[in-house]
Amino acid sequence: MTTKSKYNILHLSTKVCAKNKKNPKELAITLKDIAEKTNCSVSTVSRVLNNKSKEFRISEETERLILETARKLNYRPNELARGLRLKKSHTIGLVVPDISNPFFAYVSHLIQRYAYNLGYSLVLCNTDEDIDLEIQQIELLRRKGVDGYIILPVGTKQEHINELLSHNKPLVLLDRIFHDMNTNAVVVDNKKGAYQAVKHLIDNGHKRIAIIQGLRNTSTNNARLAGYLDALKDNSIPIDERLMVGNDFRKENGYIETKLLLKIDAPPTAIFTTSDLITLGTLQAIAEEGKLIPRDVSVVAFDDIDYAPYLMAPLTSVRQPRDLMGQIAVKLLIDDIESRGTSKKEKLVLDPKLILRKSVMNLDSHKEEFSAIYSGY
Amino acid sequence: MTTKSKYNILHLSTKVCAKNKKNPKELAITLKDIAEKTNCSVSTVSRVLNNKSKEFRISEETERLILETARKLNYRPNELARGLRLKKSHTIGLVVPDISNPFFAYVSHLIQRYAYNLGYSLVLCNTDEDIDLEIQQIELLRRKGVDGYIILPVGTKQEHINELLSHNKPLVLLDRIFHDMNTNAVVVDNKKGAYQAVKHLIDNGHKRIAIIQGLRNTSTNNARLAGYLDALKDNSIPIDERLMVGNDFRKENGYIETKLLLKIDAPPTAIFTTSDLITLGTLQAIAEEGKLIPRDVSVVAFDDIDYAPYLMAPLTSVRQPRDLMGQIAVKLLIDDIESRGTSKKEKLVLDPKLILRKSVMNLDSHKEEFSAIYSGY
DNA sequence: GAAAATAGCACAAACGATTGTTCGGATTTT
DNA sequence: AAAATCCGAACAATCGTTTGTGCTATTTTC
Repeated sequence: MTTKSKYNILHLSTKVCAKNKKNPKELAITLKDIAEKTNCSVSTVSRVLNNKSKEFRISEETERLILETARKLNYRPNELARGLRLKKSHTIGLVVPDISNPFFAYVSHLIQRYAYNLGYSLVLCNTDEDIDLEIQQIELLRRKGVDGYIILPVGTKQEHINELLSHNKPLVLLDRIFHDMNTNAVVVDNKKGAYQAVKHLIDNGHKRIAIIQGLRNTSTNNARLAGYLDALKDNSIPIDERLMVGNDFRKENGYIETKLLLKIDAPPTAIFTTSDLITLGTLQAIAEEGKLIPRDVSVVAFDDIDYAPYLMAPLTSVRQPRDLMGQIAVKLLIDDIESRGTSKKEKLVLDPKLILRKSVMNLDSHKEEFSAIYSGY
Repeated sequence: MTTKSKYNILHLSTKVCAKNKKNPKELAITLKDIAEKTNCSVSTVSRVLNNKSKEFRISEETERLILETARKLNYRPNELARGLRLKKSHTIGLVVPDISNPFFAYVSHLIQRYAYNLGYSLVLCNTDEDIDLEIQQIELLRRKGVDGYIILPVGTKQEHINELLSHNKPLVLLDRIFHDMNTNAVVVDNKKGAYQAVKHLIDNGHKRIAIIQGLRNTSTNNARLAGYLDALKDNSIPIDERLMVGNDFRKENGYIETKLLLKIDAPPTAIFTTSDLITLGTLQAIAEEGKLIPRDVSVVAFDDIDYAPYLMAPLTSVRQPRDLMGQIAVKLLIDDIESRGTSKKEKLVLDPKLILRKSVMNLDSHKEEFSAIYSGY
């Protein structure tokens, strides 16, 4: 046994050497190597390593020998070859606007974890809210043969996504949605969330309420705007176009628009910011103007990020069920992948929740709202 | 011309139909399809599509026909097949502890963007600071045939990374490092950063300074701890073991350790938190105890995240050159990949910078430090 | 004791690309 | 008119797997 083992090791290193001679860089162990070493055919080796010994009546002796050799050579299947053959890459493409946005980062983390647990890797693409980049990256993912897509679309075009659908590619839309598209989707009820936020401001006596919008004509923005408008309408508050500003989900947008809002004739007493990054800009602008939240201006935000409770003013904001969203997205997608189209398309709309903190002042009582601080934590 | 075009279109759709008959799910266009359609051989088609018409003297006529047909059929190269043949996947593996950590998220975003611009996609892996997960995921990346790795290692084991190196895999270590490993690496000078932070506290009259550490025995933590100790030593401040707490980079760690710190006999007047997430927990704990920053306790943080200026107390913190780090990491890696080992291994240590805000109180003058607020913005 | 069954495995064709070599014929050269 | 040249492309091997089929002993069956 000892001598045999020794012999094997010697033989092994000779072999590796030979490989390295041909190409000093690397050269991985393949089925063929194992086959040659065990005097079996490649097919037998493959079947053994795929646990099909019984099915193809491979003798236990052969099986042991092959398994042993594979282990000793440190065999590592080539997933590219496997993917080519099986038309399956065990990879899903994740397309997000911007992974450095904490909301997306959080959801991405969840997605990666769930996907990994189910045997899938993630190829990450940022679109930077650029629709052309989105189109390009999806094209690339397609060439790479990903098994499915989780897309948080920019939202300004949708033909490329329809293209995927028409080719029966498993796909889940997340966070943002196209209403007329028959696909899996997971979103929060943005309209409801916005309504709650604005209603809360109204209940606290605010009448001049500004909204800083994100990218126009995206489903998210449309819905949040609709919630804002509905809340005003239901409470007979006139709509003032000058208070409906913004067109980008980023920080700079929040900063600039807030600066401008604070300078108009009758400035708003409250601002509804439609994303966490916008909120950051808003906070910066308010601080720069020497004003305090909520004393001088109240703020309700969308996206309840981890930092919300610890900001200058603990933020009252609309929380999305982030954990659920990621988990459901992966589940829908993988069901879709593994059932190859037989699964029904599901459109899930989750409920948002308004988290009360200390960024809203009650104008009627001239006191800050009372709220359980850190209620979410 | 018109009729010919029409004919082509009809012919085309028939073809697609035929494909769909065989397998209703999908079936992509391949070189073979183009070859059949143009009555050329697969090799000719391949060469034309790879811009090698001149080199292999393919007639302009044939070239045009093939290009046209490829466009019309919407040909999309199969990167799996190409990767198998060329032994190159144009993919790099990014291994981070936790993408939902804003620092990592930011760096990841940069990495993805640079990599994409250079023609590489990113496979994202979270290790959740679990060394076994890290080992598993790197193993998986290897099977997937990624061309290189950018790794922010957990840091508690390194054999698996040595394994990669010994097989000549292109690799860049980021943020965390193994000192005795001959590899590309990009890190910030953690010791220097920590020293600056603690020195700043000392300069403001603090003597009881706590450090909340991250994961022990990681290069990052060791260096930050060393900086802390050096600063104390250089200023003849005795070391108190009870003030050196913590063992995890996460929020919960910051929360718990701060709670405990505030309850000991002679509580610290200042806390140096070694990561942004730890800081969050610290803020929460301080708020819960009804204390104010910097009045009751001063805080200096590591990792200058986007939110730092807008927190309850605008944070004085050590900023890492995030943009540089991402950019350099990608450049080093891709140089390594494309030169296949001939490029020298570089170990880059970047300078941190202490950003002064308002979370430190000057104990001597009993006034808050003066600092340009939002100086970093 | 011959036919049939079974055990144990090998052969070879895919998957979709790339690439070194070959090959047929038109043109030019000798 | 034969040989050489060159043009334009086809052939076939290859990358590492998976998998349908085929083949040869040995064993079972009647």
